[in-house]
Formats: sequence, C-alpha cells, structure tokens
Amino acid sequence: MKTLRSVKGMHDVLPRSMPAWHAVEEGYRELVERFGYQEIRTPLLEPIELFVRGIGDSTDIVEKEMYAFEDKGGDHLALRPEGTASAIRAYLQHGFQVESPQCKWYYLGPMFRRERPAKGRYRQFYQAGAELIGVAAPAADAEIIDMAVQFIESLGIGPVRVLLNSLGGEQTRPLYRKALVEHYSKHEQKLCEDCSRRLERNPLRILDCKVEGCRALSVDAPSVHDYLGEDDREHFDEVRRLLDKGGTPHQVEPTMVRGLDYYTRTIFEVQAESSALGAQTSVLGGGRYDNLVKQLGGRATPSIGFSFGIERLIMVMPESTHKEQVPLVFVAGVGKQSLDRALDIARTLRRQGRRVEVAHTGASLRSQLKKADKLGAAFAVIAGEEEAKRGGATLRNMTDGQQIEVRVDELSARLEELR
RNA sequence: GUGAGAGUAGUUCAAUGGUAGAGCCCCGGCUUGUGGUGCCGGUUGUUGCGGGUUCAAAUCCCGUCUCUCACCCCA
Repeated sequence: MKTLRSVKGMHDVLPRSMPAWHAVEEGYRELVERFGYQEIRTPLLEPIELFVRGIGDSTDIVEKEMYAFEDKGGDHLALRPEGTASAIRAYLQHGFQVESPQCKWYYLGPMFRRERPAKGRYRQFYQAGAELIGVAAPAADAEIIDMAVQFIESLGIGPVRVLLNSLGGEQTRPLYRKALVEHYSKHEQKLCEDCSRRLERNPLRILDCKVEGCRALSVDAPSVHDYLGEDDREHFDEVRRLLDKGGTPHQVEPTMVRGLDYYTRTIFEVQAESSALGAQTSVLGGGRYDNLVKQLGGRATPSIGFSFGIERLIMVMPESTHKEQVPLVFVAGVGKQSLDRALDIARTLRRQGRRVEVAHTGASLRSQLKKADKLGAAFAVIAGEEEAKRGGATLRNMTDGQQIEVRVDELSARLEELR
C-alpha cells in the first residue's frame, strides 16, 4: 500500500522540536500578558468575505493565495490566511465596540496560504500576534513596537533591525496616491506587468517592486513623507520620539509598504540578520489599521497590531533559548521480583510531581540503563533484590556515575538535594 | 504562477548498463547487578511512480509525482 504523506507545504512538528516551540509560545504568552494582553481564539474557517473585505481584494493573499472553497451547504469559506481580520470580526460580533471599545488581545495558531513553499515559507504555518484595538494615540504604536522588539530579543535573537515607515492616514493617502499615479504614468511603458496593473489598483505597491525597471522609476518617486498631512506627520514624529526615549533603535524606511491593504499610518517590520531564513528576512511585521473596523461594518476604531511566524523565529533562534525539560528519573528493576517494586517507586515519585520513566519489562539492568541514557535521564533509581532486603534502592547520578544507596522513603528528599 | 536542482534503508550517501552496499541510527548480546567509549551479531529497500530502449536498467530516454532552493509576495 502506498504510504500517505502530509499535504504539500504542510509539516508535522515532531516531538524533538517541541522545546523550541514551547520556548516561543510560552515566552510569548508570558511577555504579552505582562503588557496586559489577553488571548483570543477564533475559528480556522471564516466566511471568505471577511478576508476579501478586510485584507483587500487586490492583495496577493486574497487574489491568489487563499484556501477558499464552497462547503456542502453552499457557504463560501476560507481557511484564515492571517489573524487580524478574524479578531476584528469577533470584536464586532460580540459587541466589544459598545461594551469595551479598547481591547488588548493576542492570538496564536495556524494560518494558511497557498503559495509555492520555500525556505521559511509554508502553506500551513504558525503565527502569533497582538492587537491593540481602539487606541489612536502614538503611545499605542510605541507600546506595540516595543513589545514586539522585547519579545524577539527575549529569545536571544539579535541583532535585529526595526524598520519603520508611515503610510499616512485619510488626510494623506488620496493626495499621495494621486502623486504616485502621476509620477508612474509618465513612464507607464517601463513598468513591469504587475506594476502596470498596480498603477490602477494599488500604486503604493509599486514602491516595493523588486524588478529593475520599476526600482529605477521609484528612485525619484515622490516620498510619502513629503505628503504627510499635519496630523499624520505629528503622529509619526511622536511615535519615533517615544521609541527613542524607550531605547528602541529603529530606522525609517521611506519606501517600505506592506502587502495588506488595511494598513494606515505606522507600519513596521523586524528583521533578523541571519542567513538561516534563506531569501526571507522579516520575522515580524505589523502596523496601524485605523480603517479596518469600519470596513468590516463597525464604527471607526483606530487600532494597531503585529504578527510573527513561529517557524521563522525558531530558525533564527539560538538553541540555548529552547525550553529546558525538568530532570528525568529512570526507575530500573533488577530481576523479575523487582519489577513490581520499580513500578511502585515510579508511581510514588510521579505522584510527588517528578518526571519519571520506568521499564515495562524485566530486561537486563544493562539494557535498562542504556534506555535511561538514551532518554536523557538525570538519575536512575535501581530497585534490586539486594537493596530490597534493606528497604532501599540505589540512586545513580547519570552524569557522573556516582551512586548511593538510600531508603525508598528518602528518595524524594535526596533527589531534591541533588538537583 | 515562473525558473533551477534533487529523489537509492529511519538518516547521510555509494554503486555510470551486469547479484543493491557502507557509515550513523535502531534492536539484541559480550556471566539476568551498572549507561556513555569498545567488540560481536541483527532488522531495514517494490532504487518516488508509470511507461519505453536493452539479453540485462538504480544507471539511458519520455512522462508524472514529490521534495528543496530561488523569483514573486510574505510570517
């Protein structure tokens, strides 16, 4: 029979890599909860309309990367490609807008994009993020960015670069858009195929194009910063001031735009200087989305958030930040009669909260110790017939090979001393 | 979606048209009482799949699938 494989671009995360995953997941929860963020879990499936309206129908994500299908009842559904749209949907659906318009939420879970897989890019990947909903003040931007950077650094990843830009808000965008269209229209025949399409639908994205001809045209393209309205300018300057004050180094990247349409004003990206990511450089990205709530049918609610890919983070994370496991105690019996005693000792130690492995068969002591070694046990408890006569067991330190005989009822106390 | 490379044991790889192999891993043993180094032994394969050429194909040809990398975009 043909052996089955996981779907293209979708991977098993095997037990051996869990120390890294847990370090990221638990480290993240711990940190954002310290900032007052609470977890929200939303469904993996949403009405496709949510992403079309939220992320934007001219984005690559919606245009060509969605896992969208019609279910048996004829509903048009999609596997979520990112987390923000769902969070805002939940925000509106459960009346937070009325009840408690300011929300600090975080999430963690699988996202789906049907792209060609490459290093650091998968069709099912795990993303975590945070959303600060309903706060317009620059201090919100600074908090989110600071939190993101603190988190990345807490994993021992460094040095990192924080790239910052402003796309402007409602007073800026129409003017800037017009200026861009004017600029690029003069050289329309030199634009690549994608960009001539973008000229109509999303001229901002041309700035981000990597094609030689388009890049040349972008060199003397108008800069957002010359078009920022007064409020947008002030907001951006204040965010920068707060970051400086908080000691978060950043660099302004005037041509940076992001691939999701909902961003307004502040956008940012954290890059790790590591070759482990292949062509990918960004480990975390985010920005302000002041129009999204309104676009999804709510009142205008300024908000900001970020998200990061767990797989990518793990690729650049040093092994030293992997979550440490509690010491393992292996209980070995010697001889058939001792198996019962070994099981008894194991049961007791487990009830006392220790991590314990025990042999299930009365194999030779040698092979049991081999197993203990393979499992990475810190200690072995040898329950042999000799010791049994004295109500004891041998406690062996697997690191240095030293061993002592102790009474069974003293085992736990001795283990405590030794750790 | 476009381009490139690669598919042989769990894994890393050898075998260039003539009997599919090695290291590592795994399992067992080396007086049923001592792991890590050592020694002995053992398991593991429709050579990704399908077709073609040939007396003979892992090897040459065609197709297909998968993986990897890059472009695009993003996490």
